[in-house]
Amino acid sequence: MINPGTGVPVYRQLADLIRRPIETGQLRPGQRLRAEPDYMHEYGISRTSVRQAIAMLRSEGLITTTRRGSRVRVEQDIAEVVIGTDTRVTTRMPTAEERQMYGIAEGVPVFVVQRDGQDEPEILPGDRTALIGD
Amino acid sequence: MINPGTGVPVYRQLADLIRRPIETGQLRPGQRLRAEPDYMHEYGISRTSVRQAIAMLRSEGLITTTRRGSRVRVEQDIAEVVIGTDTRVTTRMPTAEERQMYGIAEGVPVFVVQRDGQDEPEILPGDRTALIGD
DNA sequence: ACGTATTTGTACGTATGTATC
DNA sequence: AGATACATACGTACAAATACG
Repeated sequence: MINPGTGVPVYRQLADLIRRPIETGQLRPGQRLRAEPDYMHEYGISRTSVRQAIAMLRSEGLITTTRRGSRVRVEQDIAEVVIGTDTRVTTRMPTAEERQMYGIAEGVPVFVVQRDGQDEPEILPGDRTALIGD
Repeated sequence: MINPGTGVPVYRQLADLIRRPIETGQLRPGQRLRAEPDYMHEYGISRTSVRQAIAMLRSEGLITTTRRGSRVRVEQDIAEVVIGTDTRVTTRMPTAEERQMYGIAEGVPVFVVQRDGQDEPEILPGDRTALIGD
């Protein structure tokens, strides 16, 4: 299943193996991935490589990880926000503090909404927001 | 400078130490961070911790890393895109293929622009795009 | 043109801590 | 209490890209 000599790093091969059932819907949102030792033993690879693969998927926003394991990220309810001509929106990754403050998972960006005449931009979680023009 | 027993992980303490001169402007966009061994020796910590700190800053979009070292991410020219009522915009992290295709750095999200009546959404790099309402 | 030094990337191993069930 | 699972952190070794003399 995983071949060390192919030029493709082991951790990437594993990431692709985990990605497949998620993208085909065999592993649905909310469902758990296998535990790190499972992947280690099944493919005969080190924990480092397993964790690197999982970290990659996490920073892509595909999964979330807690002390109880990793799960496919669940879709959130989306609030639609109307954007007028007086408004400029950019996107970026949140700081760790913003993640904490707004309850944002790793791998989820934020909208930065700057309205004319307001000093402070509004920060909107990227997994719970959609923008619509005015 | 770095204290192992404080409850704050070593790699986070280092990330904060690197973040400071960037946020205060002492280390400007395009300028190089020190090499991994420099941080190891200066703070007496392992390469694992140094790399974890740098990976964290990279996935926040604060720095970029090549084989020649890490640098503070440089601002790109920003194209403004007008969003009408017929358009819905979300944001997410790009896949590895999209990063490749559009030349997007790690830690940089994309806008997903879905216009009414069009099947395929448009993908716009988050570091080169701003949205304006109509 | 070539080798050398520098720097990051990949991958292994081990140990201990901590949250959760 | 005990088992499970992830988090942190140390170490080592070799590979690969890049820059430089």
